[in-house]
Amino acid sequence: MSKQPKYRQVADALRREIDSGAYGPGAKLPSESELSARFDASRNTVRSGLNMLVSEGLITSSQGLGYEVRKHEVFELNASRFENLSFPQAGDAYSTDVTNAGRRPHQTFRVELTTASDYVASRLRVEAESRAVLRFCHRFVDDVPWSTQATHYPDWLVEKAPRLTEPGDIAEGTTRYLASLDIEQIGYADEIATRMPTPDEARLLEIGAGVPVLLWTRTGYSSARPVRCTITTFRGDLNRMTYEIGDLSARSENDPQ
Amino acid sequence: MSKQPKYRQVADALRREIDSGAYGPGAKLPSESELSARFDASRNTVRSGLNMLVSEGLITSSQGLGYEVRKHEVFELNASRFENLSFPQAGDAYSTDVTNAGRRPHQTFRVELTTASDYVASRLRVEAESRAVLRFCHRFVDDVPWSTQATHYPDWLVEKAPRLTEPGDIAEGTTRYLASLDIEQIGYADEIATRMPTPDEARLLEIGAGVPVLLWTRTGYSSARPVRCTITTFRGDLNRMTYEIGDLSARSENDPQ
DNA sequence: TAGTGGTCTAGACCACCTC
DNA sequence: AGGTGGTCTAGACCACTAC
Repeated sequence: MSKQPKYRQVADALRREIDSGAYGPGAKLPSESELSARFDASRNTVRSGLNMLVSEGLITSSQGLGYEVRKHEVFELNASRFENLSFPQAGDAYSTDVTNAGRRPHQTFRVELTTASDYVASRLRVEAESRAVLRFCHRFVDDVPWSTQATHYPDWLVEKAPRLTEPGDIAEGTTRYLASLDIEQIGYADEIATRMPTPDEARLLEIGAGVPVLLWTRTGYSSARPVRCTITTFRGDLNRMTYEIGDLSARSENDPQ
Repeated sequence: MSKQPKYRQVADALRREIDSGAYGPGAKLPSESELSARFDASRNTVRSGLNMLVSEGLITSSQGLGYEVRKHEVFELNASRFENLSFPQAGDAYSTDVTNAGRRPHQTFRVELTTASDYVASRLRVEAESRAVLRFCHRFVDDVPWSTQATHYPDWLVEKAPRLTEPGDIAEGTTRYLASLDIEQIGYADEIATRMPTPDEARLLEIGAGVPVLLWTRTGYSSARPVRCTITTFRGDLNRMTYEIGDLSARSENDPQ
């Protein structure tokens, strides 16, 4: 057991006290100067320790107010059922889910004509830099930024489905609109990754330090080829995803979830 | 556009240079004293800026060496096929996947008799604190810590399948062993979340600052009830998960993935 | 106005790596 | 030995929030 630096001792002590419940969710921590006296350390050293906990996502700080233990509450997205045509959902699948959870959804919407990045192009199986329509959605729950969703449609599809370039929302949902044109999505390839947010993402999602993002890429396939690529960026502290595989009839009887 | 603090200017400038490719993956950054001169800032201020980039997972630092741009390489786990009995895999599904990727897998293994946490108990649908067998696996790829996997089996199952308490590996795989006893897993409920690692996780996975973990919980169901709950903790910078839903025959023709 | 955290400095000493 | 980052201090001033 080697001797820990003082700022780590501060972080470890406070982390223990938070884990043990001495400071519950939402509780206010002692001020920097109080901690400075308690640990016989300079204010800067105490700040280093507090900074560790901020980076771990355990506490937040705000100027003039102090440090607080972070509250957690998560929203669960069932990716197996989401956008699935055999589970009937009127209109936007996301709003339905949120409303069902007793929360108030809200979103801003934007349509752009762009070129496909390497990442998107390889998934849509089109050439990089080729033209694409981007439908971008910024989603809130009870006015808290929740996720951003960027769906890319290849050029060839837009010719068949001109309403994709309409600036407003498509009432029945884009998936249903495309299905009505005989472009049915019968398969999804999902990819899930995580990392720390870029400064842009941190701004859009109002993410504080110490909160990672959850990245979900869904490529929708028709019987012939990929028709869209949706990249959703979730706040990692507020969201969880679920998938169902195979026969789960044993679960539906009385499910504690 | 409000004036940014100096340490942010340092971070932003360096981030731009890294994004633009001026410092590629693995490249060494200028030393703190050089940056201090370049930005006309004290060493501590430069350190604050560099610290931001470390927390974002963009660079690493090591004593006596300097700062380096982080290299990324990811291993992809196909969760739809993983452990799926209809895709025949001899023995351990994980080792097979890694070996197929041309990498060298290695793992340490441990069996414990424990009690089920609230989280596990609610998924196995047993009482909290009831007895359970934990089979714990610490996985490496080319000697780099990659993930930990903790599988919990309920008490009632262990009575039917005594080999679950054997300290060593089960050659044919536990899923196949259970299937041979007519305890077949016909459904999986997967949950995926992300957060910053606890200090314990950071130690086991040798995670540096700025790298989140990807948490994957799989509960396996027989036709009657849940039989196991597996919690996998991945290093977020090295792993990605994928799922396949529905008909993806259009993808298999010539897949760029 | 008083107390909180946010920024910044200058300097000290230590631990680690390379030569 | 010399350069690198790691830790720590004491003190200054600013910006925000509460009362």
